[in-house]
Amino acid sequence: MDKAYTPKSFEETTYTSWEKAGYFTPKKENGKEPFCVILPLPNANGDLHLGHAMFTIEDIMIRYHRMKGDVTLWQPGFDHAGFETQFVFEKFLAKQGKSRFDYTRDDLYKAIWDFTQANRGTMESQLRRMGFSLDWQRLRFPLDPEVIAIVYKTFKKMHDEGLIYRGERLVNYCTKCGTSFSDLEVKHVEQIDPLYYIKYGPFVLATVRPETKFGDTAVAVHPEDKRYNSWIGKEIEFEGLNGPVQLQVVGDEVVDPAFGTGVVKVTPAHDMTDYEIGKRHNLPSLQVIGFDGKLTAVAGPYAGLRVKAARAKVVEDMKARGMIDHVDEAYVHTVGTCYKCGTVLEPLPMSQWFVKIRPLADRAIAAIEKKDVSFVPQRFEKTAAQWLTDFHDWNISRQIVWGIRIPAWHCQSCAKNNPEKSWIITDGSTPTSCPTCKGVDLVQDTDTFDTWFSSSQWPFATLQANSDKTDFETFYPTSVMETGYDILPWWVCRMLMVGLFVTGKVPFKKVYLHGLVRDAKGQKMSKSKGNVVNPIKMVDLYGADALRMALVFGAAAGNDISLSEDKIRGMRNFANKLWNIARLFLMNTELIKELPFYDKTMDKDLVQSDIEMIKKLETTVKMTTKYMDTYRYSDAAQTVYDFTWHALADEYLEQNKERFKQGDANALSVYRHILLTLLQLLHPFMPFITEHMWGQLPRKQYEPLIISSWPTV
RNA sequence: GGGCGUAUAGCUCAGCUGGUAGAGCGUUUCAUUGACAUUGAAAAGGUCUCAGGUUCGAGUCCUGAUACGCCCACCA
Repeated sequence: MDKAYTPKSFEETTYTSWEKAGYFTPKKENGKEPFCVILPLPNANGDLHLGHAMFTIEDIMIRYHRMKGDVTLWQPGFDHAGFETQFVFEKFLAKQGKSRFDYTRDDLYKAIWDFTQANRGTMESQLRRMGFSLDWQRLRFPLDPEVIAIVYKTFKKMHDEGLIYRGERLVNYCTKCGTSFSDLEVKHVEQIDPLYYIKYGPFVLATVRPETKFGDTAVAVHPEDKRYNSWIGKEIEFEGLNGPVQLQVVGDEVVDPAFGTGVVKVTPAHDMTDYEIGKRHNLPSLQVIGFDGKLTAVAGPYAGLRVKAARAKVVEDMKARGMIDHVDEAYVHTVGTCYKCGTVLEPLPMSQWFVKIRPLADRAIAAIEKKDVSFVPQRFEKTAAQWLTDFHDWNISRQIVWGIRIPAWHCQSCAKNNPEKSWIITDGSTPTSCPTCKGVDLVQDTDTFDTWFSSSQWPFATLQANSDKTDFETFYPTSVMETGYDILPWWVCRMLMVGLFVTGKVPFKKVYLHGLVRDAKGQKMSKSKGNVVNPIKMVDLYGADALRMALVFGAAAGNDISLSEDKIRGMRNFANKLWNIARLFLMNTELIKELPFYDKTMDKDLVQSDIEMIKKLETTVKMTTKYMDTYRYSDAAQTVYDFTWHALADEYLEQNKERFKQGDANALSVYRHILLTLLQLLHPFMPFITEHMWGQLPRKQYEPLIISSWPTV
């Protein structure tokens, strides 16, 4: 062995040798336990960050189970990440002075495809550098034809069972990005705006959005509010900016008599609450704001102005005419913004495809209650159930090109006569004629699915799409879903719902959630703070094993992890310690060639300190195994770390140096036995150094460490 | 307005089903040529946020308080 521990000199070659030998591919044998983890799919384009580096926990599970002899699969995949990727691509286009509008639909799709293909290698090689033992032969992508077919089948099944509906509803729409979002994608931010108290005939009412007044179709008060309830059912009349206005007064429970003046203008087309009021009272809806973010013809002379400019102009004109009672300049409230570009989202009426959530969510809640799926740490059971209780219907239409196009066709002739039946849903095949009217003028929906609609099917979709057709049967439900707690609602809950719906079974039996990786001071890492740690740079400096160990050491499930370069360096020092433990052993070049292998029968010839060491090793094996089986990887790592450095190196080796020097075969046998066992215990955590050292030591098991059997007592 | 979490050594954090406090990093002193200065030996350093309660016994369970953090939410 080299004098110095230089991870760079063997990490990549070690990985290649594993991969070439096919050790990442499960060897299916009857009677053996399956163990399967689905990789939380990273975006196909983009660099590896510490969140991805946390997949280390999955690799630990996988390597442990592989060594235990289970039929083990870690299923890789990348996400096309529809909106995210299109957003990145548009920025890339903007740099060249172009925009998506310079392309036809097909050309844009192809351009993004090429863009993604050009970048995807980065992530793949970086995951390899971390040592992740993913079965690359099974790599999947949501836009693979096999996966698309499955996604279509799911959509059709949902539709056939009445869980899909198309509805004109208010959606969260970003006028800059040009697409709608699901509720989860809305980022609420607090902001300060003026609250205008406007005169509406006999009333004064408060609003932050005077520019939407042209879309008012009623005024609402609380039914019990004595100040106003005699007006309910009557009409008010007053002079508006664009002439006389007549509005009916409705009574609705949602109106808070204590807020503002207790009177609300109702604008069903531009406010979620108003939309609901409108539905309850059959109010018409007038769209004042268009999808381009400008006022529509409904606003009369204000048409064509952007929202912000329109608000200023409307306020100015109202002031001039004495229509404003007063203004509260510092009103604090929250608005929904686009999580990507920060633009204030407009609730706009739009026809979209929705998934009815209640039946799906209720089933998922039942699965949690029945313990068909359980969580580590357990408290997330409650969180998940809470989320599943709160979900609204899921808008799965996106007005973007980069994604799976929705398999729905609109019959143009039915649209005129029979709007109810004008949509044709298929399993992906193009319909030739309308089943209702036999018409042939069919136009496919231009929208694509929300990315999460396909990712929610990932566990069964990957396994079913794989070329080994027994994968689904062998591995589903998968063993563990390991991911960050931040995507519990986005991904974990949705996989549960959709997995249960399609397969009748939970997609995974266990959910292990890790925390966010933070900096040395426990602060969130961000580019602006300049405290972002680049994992690949750390791998270059200290080796992948050190980074992996640093991420696991002292990290409890579900809690945030604080990572510093000091900590990584500390773990590199541990690797170096391990390295030197082997070097000390190997100094006895001649003797160890003929050295007998330790077994229990040797105990009678051993001295007390040898016996004690063997006992300590056995305890370590037991403890580590117990911790591995109970998902306590930090405890497992600390147990082996402590034994290696303090019990073995500091005590046993220091005290027995003389015996080794004198060629005490018993002592050396014990030494080797302990060392080899340690390499096995440490392998899931530090795969590279352990495999490399294993290869340098004379041993009984000749197969590589990665497929050696986990030690038992 | 709801939900969840955290308060343990200078710093960052472990401590599972209750039994006389642990790790990594940092600090101090000393040592060191069969491995390793990416080292070893020793040491300093904690009334486990506070107040009650359960218990023979609580950092660990219960109640309350205080502080901080995160997530969610259609009060215009």
